[in-house]
Amino acid sequence: MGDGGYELLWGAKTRPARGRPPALSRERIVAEALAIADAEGLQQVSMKHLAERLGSGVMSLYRHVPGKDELVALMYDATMTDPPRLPEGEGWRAAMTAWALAVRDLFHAHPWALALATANHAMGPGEARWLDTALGVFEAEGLPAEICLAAVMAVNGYVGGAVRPEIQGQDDPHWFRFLQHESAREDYPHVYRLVAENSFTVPTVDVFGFGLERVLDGLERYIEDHR
Amino acid sequence: MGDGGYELLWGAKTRPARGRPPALSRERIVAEALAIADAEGLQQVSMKHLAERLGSGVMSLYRHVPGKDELVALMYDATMTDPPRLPEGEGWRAAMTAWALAVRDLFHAHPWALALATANHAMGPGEARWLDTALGVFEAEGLPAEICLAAVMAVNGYVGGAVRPEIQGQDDPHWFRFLQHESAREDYPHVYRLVAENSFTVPTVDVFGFGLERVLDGLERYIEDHR
DNA sequence: ACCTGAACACCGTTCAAGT
DNA sequence: ACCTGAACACCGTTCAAGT
Repeated sequence: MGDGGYELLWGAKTRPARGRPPALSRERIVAEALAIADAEGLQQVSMKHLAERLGSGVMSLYRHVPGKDELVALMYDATMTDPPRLPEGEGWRAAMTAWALAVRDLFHAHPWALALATANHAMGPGEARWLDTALGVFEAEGLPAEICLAAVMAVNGYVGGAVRPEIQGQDDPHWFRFLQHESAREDYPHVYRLVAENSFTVPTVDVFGFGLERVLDGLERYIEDHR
Repeated sequence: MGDGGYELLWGAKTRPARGRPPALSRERIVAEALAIADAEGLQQVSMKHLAERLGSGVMSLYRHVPGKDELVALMYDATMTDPPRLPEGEGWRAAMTAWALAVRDLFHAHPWALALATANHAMGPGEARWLDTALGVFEAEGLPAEICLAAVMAVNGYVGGAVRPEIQGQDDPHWFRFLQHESAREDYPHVYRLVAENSFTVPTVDVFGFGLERVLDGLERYIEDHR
């Protein structure tokens, strides 16, 4: 996909409903692929497996989608079809908190999408709407556009990075297993202390929330200073 | 890899140098794979291609590495063999700024590693040392261990997320191409304004730095309040 | 015992044969 | 013209044949 799937993401969606609707459609293919990824992981989304689920031949898929890469791009954008609902009239901070949590929910619902978020891709209509929503929050504060973008990037960047350990922590007991090594105590003294205090295995702090509050605090200070 | 490559990452590294050193070694395999990934992308790292580069048979690789997944885990950790050098005696903020920029440099040098950072994996010795370095910065401020972890996660999370558009922006002119659409102005008014002001195509703000300063501001406020 | 080629079970996709 | 099976060029890995 030379254009990063751009044409496909933004092209005409549906043809006029004339005659019998075809058994296969791009919407149905993407929806089924998304269901497979959610349930079995992205790696299980093969053209063959997908075709079986849809009760069609493998090659029939290529009638509606140019290739695997473009399908994945469509899947990714499809996770963001519903724009987040933000509280209105409660200020930018409440709105951005809701936005950040919505992004987090998104990655929890579709863990496979997190790796894609870091991959090269054209922006689809879904992602564009999510971005636009967040930009609007800061623009309402009267900030210049480029500062709005930087602010959104700060929040979005934080969320994307902070969600990772949450997702993988669930089924990965090996994360800190290296501390059982003899040399661990001297090689990684600070990590060792962290675990020794048992504060990692039984976290008493909402790590995600703590970081988010710091990011928002930092933005708040900037906004107040530049009002 | 049932243990996420843990045993391999932390197992004995080298056997005693007796007799002629074998032509192939895990270190050499990982180093060559890393070179391929840096130059041609992670997708070009196939066992066959890698074997050709090393002048060996494909199956010979499996003498030193259990499989592809474990190889990738070793490659990822190999990007972090050199722990970052942080300024000492200039306070936590200077140190964490250096740490954050070092992480950013890492992903710029190995763009393929960014997607892996979001994937499930066991922590290797390299990543552990980087984490330990950052934890030490906050521990020196006398913060409880769990707060230190949350603070590092905030910075690391931000960097990981904010680096993404930097990396992909270079060779992706399609990112905002959707704005050429007729309906874009009303569908995405805030994004439209952003581009209309030309502030995106010719950014006058260091987006990465701006966000980082906000995150550090937020942490600074917390640290001062809890001193 | 050590090493490694041939064979296997996949993968996405091309292409031409079918209707 | 539309659809799709067989064939192709890959992929990682098993297994047994080689030394």
